[in-house]
Amino acid sequence: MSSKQPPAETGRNDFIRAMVVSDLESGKYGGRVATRFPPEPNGYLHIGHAKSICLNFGIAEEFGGTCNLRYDDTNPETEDERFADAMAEDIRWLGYEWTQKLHASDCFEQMYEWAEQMIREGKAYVDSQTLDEMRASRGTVTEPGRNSPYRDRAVEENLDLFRRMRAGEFPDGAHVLRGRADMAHPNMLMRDPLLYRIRHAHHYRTGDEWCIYPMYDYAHCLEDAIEDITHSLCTLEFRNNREVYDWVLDAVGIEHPRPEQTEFARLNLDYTVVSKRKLIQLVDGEFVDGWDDPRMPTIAGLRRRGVPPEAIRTFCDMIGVADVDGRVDYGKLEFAIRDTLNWTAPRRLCVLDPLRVVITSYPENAVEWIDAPEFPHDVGKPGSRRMPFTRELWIERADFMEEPVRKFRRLSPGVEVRLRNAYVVRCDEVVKDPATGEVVELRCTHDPDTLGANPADGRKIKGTIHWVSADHSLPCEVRLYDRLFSVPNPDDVEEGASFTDHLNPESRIVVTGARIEPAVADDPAGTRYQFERTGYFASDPVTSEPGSLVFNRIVPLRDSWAKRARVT
RNA sequence: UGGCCCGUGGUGUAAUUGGCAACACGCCUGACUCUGGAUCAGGAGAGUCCAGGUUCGAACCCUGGCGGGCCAACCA
Repeated sequence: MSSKQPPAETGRNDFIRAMVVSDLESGKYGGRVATRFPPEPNGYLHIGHAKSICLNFGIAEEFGGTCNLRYDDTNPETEDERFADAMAEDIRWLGYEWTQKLHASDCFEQMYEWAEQMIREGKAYVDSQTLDEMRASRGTVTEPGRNSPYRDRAVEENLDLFRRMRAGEFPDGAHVLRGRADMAHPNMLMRDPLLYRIRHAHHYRTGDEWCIYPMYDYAHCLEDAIEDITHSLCTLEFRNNREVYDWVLDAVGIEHPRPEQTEFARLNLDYTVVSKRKLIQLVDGEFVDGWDDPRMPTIAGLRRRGVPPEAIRTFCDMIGVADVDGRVDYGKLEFAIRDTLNWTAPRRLCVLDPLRVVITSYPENAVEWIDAPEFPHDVGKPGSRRMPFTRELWIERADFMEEPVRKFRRLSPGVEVRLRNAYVVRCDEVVKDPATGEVVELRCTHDPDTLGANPADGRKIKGTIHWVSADHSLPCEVRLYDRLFSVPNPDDVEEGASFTDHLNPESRIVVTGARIEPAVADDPAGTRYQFERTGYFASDPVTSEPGSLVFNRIVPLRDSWAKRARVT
């Protein structure tokens, strides 16, 4: 792809879209396509959710359908408005807009009425067993369960009890409402599924209006039905729930055509975790600096790191959708990021580990403002910034070797290199600290005819290095981020170990003495750049300020030199 | 051990539904280059988990194995 346009309409043809197409052709839903993204507002959205968002909103876009944002807020104990708001922000940032924003809690009354209807029709009953009794009578995967002693309560008694549950007459755990399905069903989830539990807890939206709350298996399908969803997409681990989904719909009398559940594989990404539980542990255990730590796989973390939303959507397109579990190369995300940034991020020069260079042939107080293009020729986008060239410069310490290794194309004694966007210089003298022997300064001469031109005598310059003016460059802090974990699958831990044992100790390296060219001073925080030869960076939206600049590394550049060095 | 689901290059997905296994990432060569980036050209890498069967023909259908995932929260 890259220079070409993304595959757009030719690309996406997964089994779900194929199903949508076939439903459209058969007229099953009268030409309607309605999806929804149904997060529980109990944490932050992550890259795995992004896959689901791209799928649901993407399908709606492609087929002229609708996609709702629906909060599955049926568990008051874990949910919070701040999570809900952050989720909405993340979805918008990804570039999607919902048709309607809805809440399961808006439907509590309707769900309650359906529950009473089920009771009246003998399809649900109030069970008064304790949690342990219920667990014991549910059986196991190989043995059938036993009917609850309360299973045959009279309708009137069930109704009375259920109403009193709602009225708050009972403490948590005293009773539950159960569907009368089949305690011997081979699918454990069908053994009289719990429909309602008592929970005297404050709900962030309904307050104390309710003290009974519907369970996922009861609420989710009904929410879908109320919203007139056509394709209810969820991840593979809900496969067994589908039977309950259909059972509940039947029980309350939802007629066809009605929402149908289809499962797809959740995203597993190398070198990170995407389970909410583990993400919470990382935050609470202060292994990271919060939900938006740039190392987190959360949308907020990726955003803070500087990853553009288009890159995440490109990534989701690349990985596709299937019903097979797997895990995706971290490199694929990096590719998607580089591929969008290469065409959008203006170039700057930044020296991470400065080594002083004095151009002895250049006048003492002269300043030359060089016009340097924002993008290289092959990107072909207009624009330029001005770079001050002076007698004293900083270059990258790693770009000099007193005794160069084979194929080293940078600076060494007697060798010429191109200073990016400026002159060709030659290293004449190496100044060392007499005490330590450390190289402290390079004394070079420049070829004054090589600004914007190759040497007139035709000699070839084999390397180009980056630099900044010693006087005009700005000090800055640069945070080099790497993968959060040092193993591809942190979920795979041996007995007694924790996934946090595999945290990469070098996932963040803070460089404090870096110097950057002045043409970033007035940019708003969050601006993305390519620091040439180094990587893609963005100023940190939280901590970077005009006087004290902070840059986050989004992703390094591909580096075939480093790769060669590693191999040989 | 019961039920449900899934096995295609290193990775992620395709294969017009029974017709020469394709695309992307990654990897390797080379060209080009004022980024060891980008771009361009080329290459290696699976015979589709295994064994049978049906068929002129099977990744696709059937049977049996093997391997993996999910399910016994008053979570979602």
